[in-house]
Amino acid sequence: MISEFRRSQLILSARRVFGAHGFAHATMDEIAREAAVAKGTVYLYYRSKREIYDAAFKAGMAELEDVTRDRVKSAGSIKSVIAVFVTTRVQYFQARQDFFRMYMDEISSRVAAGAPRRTVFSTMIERQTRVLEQAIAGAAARGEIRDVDSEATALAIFDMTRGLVARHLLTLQRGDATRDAAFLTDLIWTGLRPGRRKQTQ
Amino acid sequence: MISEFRRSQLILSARRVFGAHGFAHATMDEIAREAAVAKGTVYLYYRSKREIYDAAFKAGMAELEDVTRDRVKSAGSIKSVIAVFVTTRVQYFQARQDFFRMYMDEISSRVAAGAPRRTVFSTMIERQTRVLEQAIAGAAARGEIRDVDSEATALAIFDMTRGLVARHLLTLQRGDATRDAAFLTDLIWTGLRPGRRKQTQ
Amino acid sequence: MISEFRRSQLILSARRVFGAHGFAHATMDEIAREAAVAKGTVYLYYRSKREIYDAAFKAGMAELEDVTRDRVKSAGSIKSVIAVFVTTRVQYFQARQDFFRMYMDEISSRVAAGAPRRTVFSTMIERQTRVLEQAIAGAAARGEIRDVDSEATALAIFDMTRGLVARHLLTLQRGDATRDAAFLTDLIWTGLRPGRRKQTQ
Amino acid sequence: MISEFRRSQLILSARRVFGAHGFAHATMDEIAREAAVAKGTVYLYYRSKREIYDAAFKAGMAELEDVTRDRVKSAGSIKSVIAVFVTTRVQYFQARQDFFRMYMDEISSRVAAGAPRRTVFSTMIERQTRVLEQAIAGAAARGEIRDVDSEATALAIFDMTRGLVARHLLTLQRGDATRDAAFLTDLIWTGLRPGRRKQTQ
DNA sequence: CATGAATGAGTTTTCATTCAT
DNA sequence: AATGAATGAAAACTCATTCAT
Repeated sequence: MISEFRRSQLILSARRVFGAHGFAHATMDEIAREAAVAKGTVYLYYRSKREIYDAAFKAGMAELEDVTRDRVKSAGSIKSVIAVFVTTRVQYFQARQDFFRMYMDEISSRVAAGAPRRTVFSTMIERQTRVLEQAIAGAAARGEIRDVDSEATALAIFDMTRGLVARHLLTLQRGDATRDAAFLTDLIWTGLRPGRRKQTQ
Repeated sequence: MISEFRRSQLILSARRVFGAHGFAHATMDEIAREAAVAKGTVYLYYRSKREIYDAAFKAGMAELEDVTRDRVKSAGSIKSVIAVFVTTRVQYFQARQDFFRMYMDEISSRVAAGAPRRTVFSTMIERQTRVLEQAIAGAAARGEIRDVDSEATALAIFDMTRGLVARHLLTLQRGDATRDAAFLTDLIWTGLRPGRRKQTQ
Repeated sequence: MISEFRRSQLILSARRVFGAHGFAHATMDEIAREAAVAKGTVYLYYRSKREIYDAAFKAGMAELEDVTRDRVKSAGSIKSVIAVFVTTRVQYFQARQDFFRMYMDEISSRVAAGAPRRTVFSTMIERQTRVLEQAIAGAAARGEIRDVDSEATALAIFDMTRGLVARHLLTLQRGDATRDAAFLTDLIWTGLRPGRRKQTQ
Repeated sequence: MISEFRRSQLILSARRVFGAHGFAHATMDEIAREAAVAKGTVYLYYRSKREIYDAAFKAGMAELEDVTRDRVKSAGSIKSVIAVFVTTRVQYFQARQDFFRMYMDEISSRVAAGAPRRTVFSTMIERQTRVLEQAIAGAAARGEIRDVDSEATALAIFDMTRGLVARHLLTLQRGDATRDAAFLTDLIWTGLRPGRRKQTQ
């Protein structure tokens, strides 16, 4: 349908503009220009700046979730799951840098808002770690890795991955994202694999 | 004489307001109101919104750096260094939540800007990891831990710590920050301690 | 389409407001009110206060130049040229008093600025005297008048004309502007016509 | 008296600052700084920005009037009176450029105000021409010059002189102010001296 | 008398949103 | 559906003026 085309065209423009300037400094004018429509037209599809922002963010999150789930599903061992998880996200964000900027901005504004608003977004973010968390929990149950807090572990991996991408964008390092992802995987894996004994101080 | 008291009073108000709304959405009006002075007064002490923001951010970063360095210095083993590093930062950020919000916002806006502007801030952030990085490099040299990329490892710890704090602020989880910090330390330590053999795929 | 009508309507309002208060004391609010549009609308057509001021000033200068050139062109003798020059300007300024006020303000602010900034405006002002100067130089060459510094003479006529208009505006004298213009012409003409002998001290 | 010293010290600073920036852009802060006193002190001597401006302007006008009257008084022939009038003013303004800028600004703002407010200033300005006007009227009565409108003539000389100074300030021409003054005197004198016959069209 | 920190009204400029065509 | 001109609420910043010390 024609209007469906318009919607996604607008979403793409919005991603570009929000990614480049952040929510506050993005203008509806630029989004419209980017999409080659008149400003009023944007309002035919989205009721407000917030709404098109949310739509763009949601679209990116959904895609990221799909990609992650698909790829993780086809992974075998837990070590491979972790590797795939990290690599997939790093690659996705590298390819969709605009979206990654929105993603970072979103997190920071949520932290700023301070409200634990259990919104659609919180839920989406949680679903992203769920996949990983469950894989870890399963592996721990099967004794493939030592017995760790699966949620905390999943979130740690999550955080390291995000930090990795952010740094690559900041320093404009090119190319070795994969190598860094491998490093992360190794570090985590070593931290998780079943030890000879429980380690103490 | 332009009082030092006023300056730090304003810095505190600014931290609160910038923390609550981020740079873009914070208003000078609110900073003034928060400090219980007239708007013009703020401009007597700081020439622009940017300037008071920078001052507030810089003050927080400097304090955090000092606290971290002091505490890390008094730590003994590398395991203890990591534990102290993580715990110190988690505690500091928990106590200065407004500053943490500024900190997150700063990172995300840098990512958004996309420019690897080597500013005072970049330098400050780098100095923060430097302490940890050097400790790791030293430990690796002494064989206390396995031979890892010290920078990448330090940054990973950095990222996990930040993520931890962010999550606690978002979900308003109270109290177990210390427990989570311990978990992180353990995870990392297990990932780093010298293994029986080099692990391969 | 950004209408040409709006543009000139705004120029007229701007002329009125800048004329009444000078650049510094004029407000965009008043220009908008005068044009019966919202303040934001002004910014759709002109990017800044300076820009609409320049546009208004330039428009007046261009018109004045055109009128002067046309009328002077159709004058015959040098005496007639001077008469036409003075009269035309006096009449134009009387009809466009708002513009005259801008004109005065512009000169005084240039004097205040002290910088001999060779701007579009300086050039326009110079073009205004050029016409007269060349007529005088030609007449002198042909022996119609005595041999004087044509530039200094043209500027003197220029200054007297401006002073005349200013005084009429200040004292609100009505009607005798033409008589005064005639007096000026006579004074100048007597000062210029070829004498019996070169006059010395 | 100490406070009299302060007053004139402030007047001088005011002249400098108003001359450099015009009324609107001058700040009380700068005037105070220039006079090396605190801002509040200025208000002990002058109740408002307007008041110190007026005082500074008035002081300059009074001095100019005195100088002009003294010099003109000692001149003999009407030709010499004109020469002295022009030269004196040109020299005074060249030496007191700050004041000249105030003077220009004042005229233009008066023209802008449009009101024929018969203020102290109008009176002062009139007194300045009065000297010249009376000399011309007397000379005409004695047959030294032809029978002209003495007021209009005085004002014309007035205007040319002002224009001359303004141009020198604008173009930063140095040195030939005197030569130009001589030219003006000559032009006027030729225009005024008794002719062989009444000139007609 | 002198100070200079504090005030807050006033100004320019931006931009999300509306609505007549 | 689409347009884009118009709107006006905000927000940063300035500076004359006041007043407690």
